[in-house]
Amino acid sequence: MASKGEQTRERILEAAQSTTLEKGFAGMTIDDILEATALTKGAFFHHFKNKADLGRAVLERFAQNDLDLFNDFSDRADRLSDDPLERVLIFLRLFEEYLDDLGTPYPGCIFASYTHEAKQFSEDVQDYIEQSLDAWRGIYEAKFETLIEAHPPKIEVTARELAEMILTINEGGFILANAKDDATWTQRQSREFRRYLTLLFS
Amino acid sequence: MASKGEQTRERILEAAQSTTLEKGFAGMTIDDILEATALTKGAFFHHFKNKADLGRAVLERFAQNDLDLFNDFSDRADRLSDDPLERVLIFLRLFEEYLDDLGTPYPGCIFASYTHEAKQFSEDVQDYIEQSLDAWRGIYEAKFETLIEAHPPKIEVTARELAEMILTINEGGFILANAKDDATWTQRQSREFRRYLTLLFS
DNA sequence: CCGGAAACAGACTATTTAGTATGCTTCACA
DNA sequence: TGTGAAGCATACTAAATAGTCTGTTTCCGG
Repeated sequence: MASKGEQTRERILEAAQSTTLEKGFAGMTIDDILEATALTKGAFFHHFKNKADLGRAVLERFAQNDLDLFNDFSDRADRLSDDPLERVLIFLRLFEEYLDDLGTPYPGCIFASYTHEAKQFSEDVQDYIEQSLDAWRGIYEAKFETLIEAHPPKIEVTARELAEMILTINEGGFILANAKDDATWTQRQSREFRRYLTLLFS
Repeated sequence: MASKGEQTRERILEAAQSTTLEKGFAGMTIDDILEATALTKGAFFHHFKNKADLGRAVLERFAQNDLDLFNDFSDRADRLSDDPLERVLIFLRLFEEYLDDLGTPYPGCIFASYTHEAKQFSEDVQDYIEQSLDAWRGIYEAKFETLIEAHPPKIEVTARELAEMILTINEGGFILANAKDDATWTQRQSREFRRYLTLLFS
């Protein structure tokens, strides 16, 4: 079981993440977090050196959680089918299913949020985001590589291009879902991408 | 010719927009703008009631400029071809061409930026963003409607779905372009979307 | 059960930042 | 050419906000 301190730290991180997604990092004050967690200054600065330290921790936590999630989807998809095309399609559907179950408040992507105020962060934070996005892309790319080998696509297309495309669609989807207050937006776009794949590979 | 005051106001708006895209709205201070424009408090508050007023003005200016740009691309595309498919493809290429010529600092979308700190803004600002996005989508959607009527797609797809898809790809493209510091990202994704259309309608 | 460290509370400080008050300068035009 | 308004400068105020300091409570191993 996590110690008391680790639990509070986690509560702070959770509050910080959701507040960041609503107000941006610069727009989030430490008092916002204290209010959300019913803690005090002393508690906060016991766990984090300063606000930048918190920002970094939120980022790393988000990256790790998301990577775990995607690896899980990937494993499950690979267990559910042997066909490379089906594996990709199931992987995408698992992600859509996950989004369906989330409900409000609709989530967002910390990478995108931080990128929209990139000048607030140090170089290494931006590098970390780049690397995380590369890792994300890598998972997709590997799937598309085996897919392209197994099923020749109708027109010439690389695994990397497809990986970047679904990444783009997901990031864009989160924005539009929030902007239009329409929780189904991202899923719909993911489905549209599946159509494209079906057209390409069948 | 624009009066002196109008020129200053425009300079402030321009500085505010680019600063917002780099640091977010909350992360941008009025002093940032004064430094960028070599103006003073007195000048700023002569033109804008407060910071929220500035935010609103930046938004409206961005929306108007972008709408003008898109309508221009649309008109030019319609003059360059009679075929509905070609018109859409040319329209997309004109946008890609425009992005190519922009150079650094790579631009972004104020709609997306504001959405990432939506809680900072009043209800009507969010409504305005929604409406602007709808207007954007409308331009695309109209093109896809005539396209679908003229060329039956390989699989069933609505004009609205395609319009939402390119919107998503563009928004996502801007984020990834900035996150990965790769100015070609958005164009590459737009090209990928053109492939999809070609596959669908030819 | 005790001693020290981890965990937390709350008052306080320094700085940043939006916004104001007042006055000076430039410009259109009667 | 004078006059009022638009345009702008600068010193100032009040509030917000990150971070500190000191002290108290809780926990946990010896």
